[in-house]
Formats: sequence, structure tokens, C-alpha cells
Amino acid sequence: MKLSRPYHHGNLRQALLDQAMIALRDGGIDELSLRELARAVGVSHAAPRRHFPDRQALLDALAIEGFARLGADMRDAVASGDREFEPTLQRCAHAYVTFATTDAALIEVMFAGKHTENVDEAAALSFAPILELILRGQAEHIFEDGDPERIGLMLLSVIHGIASLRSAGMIGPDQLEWLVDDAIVNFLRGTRAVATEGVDVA
Amino acid sequence: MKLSRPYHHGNLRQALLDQAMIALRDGGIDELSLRELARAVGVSHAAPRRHFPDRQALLDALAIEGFARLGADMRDAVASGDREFEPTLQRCAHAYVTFATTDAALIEVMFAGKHTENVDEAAALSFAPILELILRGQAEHIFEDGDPERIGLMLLSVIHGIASLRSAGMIGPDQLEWLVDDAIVNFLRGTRAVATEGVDVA
DNA sequence: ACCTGAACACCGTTCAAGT
DNA sequence: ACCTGAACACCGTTCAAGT
Repeated sequence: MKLSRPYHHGNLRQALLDQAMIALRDGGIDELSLRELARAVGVSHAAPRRHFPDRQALLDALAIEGFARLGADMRDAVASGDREFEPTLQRCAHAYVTFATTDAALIEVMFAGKHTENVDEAAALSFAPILELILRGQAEHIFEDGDPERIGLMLLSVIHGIASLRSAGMIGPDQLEWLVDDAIVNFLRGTRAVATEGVDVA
Repeated sequence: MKLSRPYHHGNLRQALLDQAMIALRDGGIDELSLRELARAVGVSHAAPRRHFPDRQALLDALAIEGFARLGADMRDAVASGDREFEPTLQRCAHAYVTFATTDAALIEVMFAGKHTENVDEAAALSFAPILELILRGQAEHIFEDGDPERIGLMLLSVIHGIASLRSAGMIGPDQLEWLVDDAIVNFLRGTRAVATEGVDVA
């Protein structure tokens, strides 16, 4: 006769990750305990060890899943809506910030630093939509020529900075929307706010 | 006869904070343990409780000290060197990023979110040099008019974003210098990189 | 007022042992 | 191959007790 709880038939790893995502959402990174995860999933406290050698390995796996979702969110945002450049960039930026504020604890894990190669790979991959936008912007002569990574890094800095300040509580929920809008406009045109002359792209 | 270790004659609180700063530098935020701090300072593990009700109180105090130092660093950077606007802004930004990379764990504590009112006060105070620069920039017509807080928030986002990405390891140490330079230039003039016409500021 | 010592509940990690 | 149970060393927090 089979057990009513049959060893999680091999998907314990994913069950732990799913439970961890839930725990992250309503507990923060410090509340995340391997033992509690094991308990919630109905397994002994030593069982996770087969799938995650230590706590950091679990966090790395979470970060990788997070970057995959972040990249997908941005890609979707770019694809949805019209093709006009500036609104597209706006949607991409908003997708990033929305992700970061919705899953604040997760993005903390993603950018925690103590990572493996695999995490860095996932991170680089997730930023592909941004890089593609830069390339397109250069083709449309919206951006200056030169290393697209350089421009991408500057763009990422603004967006991630906003997300980070929001998580820290230094930006109110109400300020978020227009701040992203303004930051993108400012990124494109600078603080001098010259009139929108010569911005008729294609 | 007096004890050779006389109860830390009332400065246990500061001794703990100093030791915590050291621990933060070579251990990160997770390595920071109240018990170890007490041990390092030569006091029982329950003694810190008189000065810090719980771990978070210690972290809050660290954050407040951190913001004070960050503000001072930026103020010094602004004061040192010539008064030309753009270089002054550059020095201020570099001071921020240097602080953030030198004391990466500390700035993590400072922006961790779970703060008290007092920490928010200290944070706002530390950003005063940035706000003053914005006001000066508006007076010199380098910035558009309107809410200086709005411009300050955008500027802070870029700078903090760079610092944050650096801590996460997504920006190499070698990329840091020119990225800050470029980000400030881009903040002022935008990505289009129009020639430097009409930028002759008084 | 300030600190100690023992106690409690919780961790992450390790390892022999089970099926 | 995958999981269990006991064990170890470490936490933060609490509280009666010392001086």
C-alpha cells in the first residue's frame, strides 16, 4: 500500500521553491527558514539538503527564478502596446519597478551579491530586453552611438535605483508612477528640459 | 579596589556600535551577531539589552551613524574643489558611490527599510547637500524650475542605483568611475548628447 | 543604574541510519 | 536515490538575581 504522502514523488525541490516564494512575500528574507519551509511542505528538516546543500543554494535558485520572471515581464511589456519608442521604454521601466515593488524581498535576494556564476548568467539574460531596446534606439538615432552596454547600464541604474529607494521606503507609493515617467523622460532628454523639438522619430 | 574592567564606565553603547561597524566591514550583515559583539567587547551576552532592546535597535543606530557620515562626506566633497557646478555635482556623486562601495554592508543596513522615524529623519538630513545643489542649479538655470525634491529624487535614483548595482557585483570596480561621470553628464544633458552648446554657465 | 547567568525556543548543518 | 532522527554549535530574547 502506498503512503498517503509519497515522498513528494521527486518534486520536493520545486515544492520548496514555491513555498519559499510565498514565505518571501509575507515574511521577508530574514523570516525565510529552511526548517520552516520543510515543515510547511511536510518533510523532515534535513530533507531539503538533498536538493539544496545549504541555505545559499536555495537563495541562488530563488534568484534565478526571479530573474527569469523579471526578464519575461519586461519582454511582455515591450511586446504589448504600440511600437513607438518612448512609450515602449516607459512600459519596460514600469514593468521592472512593478516587479521590484511587488516582490521586494525576492529582488533583494536577486541582488544580494553572494551569488554563483549561474545567477549572474540568469541576470544578464533577464536584461536582454533592455539591451535590445538600446540597440533599437541607436538604430532610430534616439541614442548616441557607442557601447550599448554603457547606455544600458545607465538606464538600469536609474530604474533599479528607483525600485531600490521604493523598497527602502524613501519613495512613497504615490510618487512611484510619475517618478518613473519623469526619470525616463529625463534619461532621454536631460534635466534642461529643452522643448520637444526634433524628437519626431521616424 | 576597582575592577580591571570597570563596567565600560557608561560607554558600552558606543563600544558596541564601533565594534559593529568593524564586524559589518568584514562579515556582512548576516555575520553581525549581538552575542559576538558582546563577546568582542568583553561583556555578557545580555548586557547590550540595556542599550539596544533588540537587534533592530542596534541596526537602526548603525543606520543613523551611517547617514550622518554619508551626509558629511557629500558636504565635504561639495565644499572641496572649485565652485563650478558640474564638477561639484560630480564630486558629490562620487562621494556617495565611494561611501556605498567602501561600506557596502552598512549602506545595506541604512536602506533596509524596517526603520524607525529617527532613521528616516537622519536619511532626509543626509541628503541635504544634494537638495542644496539642486536649488543652486535652479538658480543658475541649469535645472528646470519646479519641485526641487522631484529632481533630487531622480538624481538620487541614478546615484543610488549605481551604488546598488556595484554592491551586487553587476558593475565592475573598473567601470565605476566613468559610469558615475557619464551618468551625471547624461542626467544633465540626456542621452542624445547634443553638442555642448549653451552650457556656458555664468 | 547596569550587568550576569541560566533558560527557552529557534536556527543551519552534519551524519548515521532507515526504505 | 531520497528521506528521517538525533546531535552540535550557534542565535535572539527573557528574566530573576547580583552589585
